[in-house]
Order: sequence, then C-alpha cells, then structure tokens
Amino acid sequence: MFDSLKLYFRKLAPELSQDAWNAFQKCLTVKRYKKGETISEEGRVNNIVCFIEEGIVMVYNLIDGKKNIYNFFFEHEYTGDYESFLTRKPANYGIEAIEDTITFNLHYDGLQKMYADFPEFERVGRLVAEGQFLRLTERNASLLAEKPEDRYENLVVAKPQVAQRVPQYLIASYLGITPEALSRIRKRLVSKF
Amino acid sequence: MFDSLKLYFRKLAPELSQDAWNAFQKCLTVKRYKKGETISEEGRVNNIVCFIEEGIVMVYNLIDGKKNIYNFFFEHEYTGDYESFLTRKPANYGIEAIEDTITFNLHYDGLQKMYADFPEFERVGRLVAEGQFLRLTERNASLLAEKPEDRYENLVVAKPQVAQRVPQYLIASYLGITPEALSRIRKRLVSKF
DNA sequence: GTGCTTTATTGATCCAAATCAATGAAAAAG
DNA sequence: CTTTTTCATTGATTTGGATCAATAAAGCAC
Repeated sequence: MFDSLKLYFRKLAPELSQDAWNAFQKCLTVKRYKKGETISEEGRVNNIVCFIEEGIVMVYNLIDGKKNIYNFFFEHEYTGDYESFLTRKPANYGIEAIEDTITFNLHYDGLQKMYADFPEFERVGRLVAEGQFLRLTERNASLLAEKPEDRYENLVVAKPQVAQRVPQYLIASYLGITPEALSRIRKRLVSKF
Repeated sequence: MFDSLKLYFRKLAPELSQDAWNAFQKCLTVKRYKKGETISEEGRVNNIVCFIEEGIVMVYNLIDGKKNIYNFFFEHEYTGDYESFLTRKPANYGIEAIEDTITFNLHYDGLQKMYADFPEFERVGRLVAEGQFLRLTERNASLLAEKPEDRYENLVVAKPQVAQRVPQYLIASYLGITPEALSRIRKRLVSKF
C-alpha cells in the first residue's frame, strides 16, 4: 500500500526499526481529491502532512483575497502547512489539488504518538524539518537575487513538470509576478532561440 | 559561562537532561571576532553553528561577486550556514561580524556525538530545524508578496535593531534592492509623516 | 457539438527600481 | 587633525513589471 512512502523513508532514515514503520503505517489515511478540491483550508489549524501518491498539489497563501502560490508538489513529495502544523496556530496557507490527487495523510496526533512511542522517530522529524528548511533556502535565494525572468528559466530547467502540468497563471503567482508579465517573459525567451 | 544559551535551551527543550546539557557544554568553544571579520567562509564546508553572545553578524550569499544579505543575527540568536552544515557541501553562504562579536561555536562533530550519545538530543535538533524553517517561511512570504517599501516598513517595526545598528547598504541588500532605492524609500516614508 | 467560463495573449500607459554618475557626509586610517 | 575610504543622498535616464482593457484560445458543462 505505502510502498512509495516506505521507499522514501528507507532513504531518509535507513536505520528506522520495522516496529516504528509498522506503527507509522497505522497513522496514515488514504485520501482522494478531485482537481480543484481543497485539501487543507487556510484559517484553521492544519493537522495533516500529506505524502502525495499521485497528482499535483499547490500550497498558497491568501493575502488581500489573492492566492499567492507558495509552491507546487508532485508525486512522491510531501507537503502541508508545516507552519500551522508545528505552531498549532490557524493556517496561513491553504492546499488545493491541481490535478486529481491521491495522498497519504499523517495526522498531528499520530505523529506526536510516534514521537512518544518511538523516540528514534524524532530523528525522522529532524531530517524532515531539515529537508524542508533546505528547500526553502533555495527558494529564498532565488526570490532575493534573481529576476523573474531568470527564476522562470531556472524553474523550467529544474522542474520541467511545473511548466508542463501547471497553468501559467499559477506559475506566475509562484514567481511573484502577474500572468501578463509571465506571458511576455515567455515570448522573450522564445525569440531568444 | 553559557548562561544565555542555557536559558535558550531551557525554553526550547525543558525536558533535556542535565547530563546532556553538560556534555553539550563541552562541545562549545568561545570565539571573538572584530567588526568586519569573517566568521565562516563561503566556498568551504561549514562546520559550525554560532550562538551569538554579543554583537551582530550577517549571513550573505555571494552571487557574481556581489554579497546578497540573507539575514542579520543579534545577541542570543544562533546562526550558521545551516545548509552546508547539514549537507556537508561547500557553503554558499559566508558569515561576517558587523560589530565586534562574541560567539559560542558548536562544531559539527560535536553535534553528531551529541546525537549519538544522547538520542534525546535529536529532539533539540528537530526543534532547531523547525524554528529555522518557520523563520524562513516568513521571510519567504515577505519576499513573494510584499513590495520593497512594505518590506522596509515591516522590518523597522519588527526588528528596529536592524535599522539602528546595521548600515543601510546592507539593509538594502537584505531587502533585495539597491542602496539608492532604499534611500528613496526612506525619503518617501519621512515625508509621509 | 454549442455556448459559457476560464486562461493566455497583446496593447497602452504608468510607476518603482535599476543603472550610471556625481556630490556630500561620515568613518576609518594615518 | 588630516587624509582617505566608505557610505548615503540626489539627479537623469532606462527598463521591467503592474495595471487596465480588449481579444483570442482553451477547457468545461450541458
């Protein structure tokens, strides 16, 4: 059932015991979402981390009624409003399916129980948090130092899936620009070659 | 000696044993840096996390020979090129003292030994990584959704110390703009009141 | 399929920041 | 204290993206 997730864990923390993994499995629930459906709502405390088995998901941040795309997540990546999940404060971020999506969801209480029952699991928590941090670091450097045009070029190279499977107006939001600006950037890039 | 750091730990992980704390202390070294001095160099693997006892430090990212300020850190905050520290790859970030600074430095090997000898210490690692992540999340949202002018206004409110103790051209870099642009933003803000 | 809604493109205008350049102010070095 | 270097400000010009508006294309529902 959770083969892809198990594979992910094997790589992340190979020394994790079979007992811990078995207990962890029991904390998971499988969920299916239709394209456009809300997975986790902005405004209330977020209690889940989602491992995406199939589909694409976007995480956004509602500011002045406008959805700012924080990031896209694909098959075999995990996501969630990690901030709300950790702080137990109402989420600033919402999560929505961009395609029909299947996720394995881990509930907050389940994770806390894992930490309590299997102290070794703290290590997984640490590695996951560190991974999240590293991902953010890159995005941050990109937002700080690169122009929108460079950001788009790099995105296409680094995550070609995004350009292929995600609508442009969402990519524009992810890049921090308007759809019009992205359209013009694309035009410029085409005439470059 | 490490009172301020101990206080920080008490808040972060109150249940940490005295044994673990004692062992941890032994991993620390005290360092002094003059204003302008390099604490950790970009380009080589970073082996330290610094807890700042006194002074201000900046973390930057060298791109095309230009220092992009990632962040400033003050008394009783910790810093380091966490990315390089975690991945064991050459650092993309350098660290430099903005004022005369005293730090308590934790070496990578010391931390790994802590994890090995005191599995409970993984929890500290997790909480630290989570804290780093949360900090970055905010900065990210700010870079994505706010205009430089708003970013500056928010910075002045949230971290008045920065505006007071850090030169403007560094703040400009932190905001992702040129010193000229910041100078004009400040002018605009003054005439606002 | 037809119509309806959403998304993408293009044009025109406006604005904030980048860039280039020069001067003034402040800090560091001697 | 004086000189030198670094930092901050101001001006002129350029540029890329925002905004407003209109049209074209693609998706979706019926």
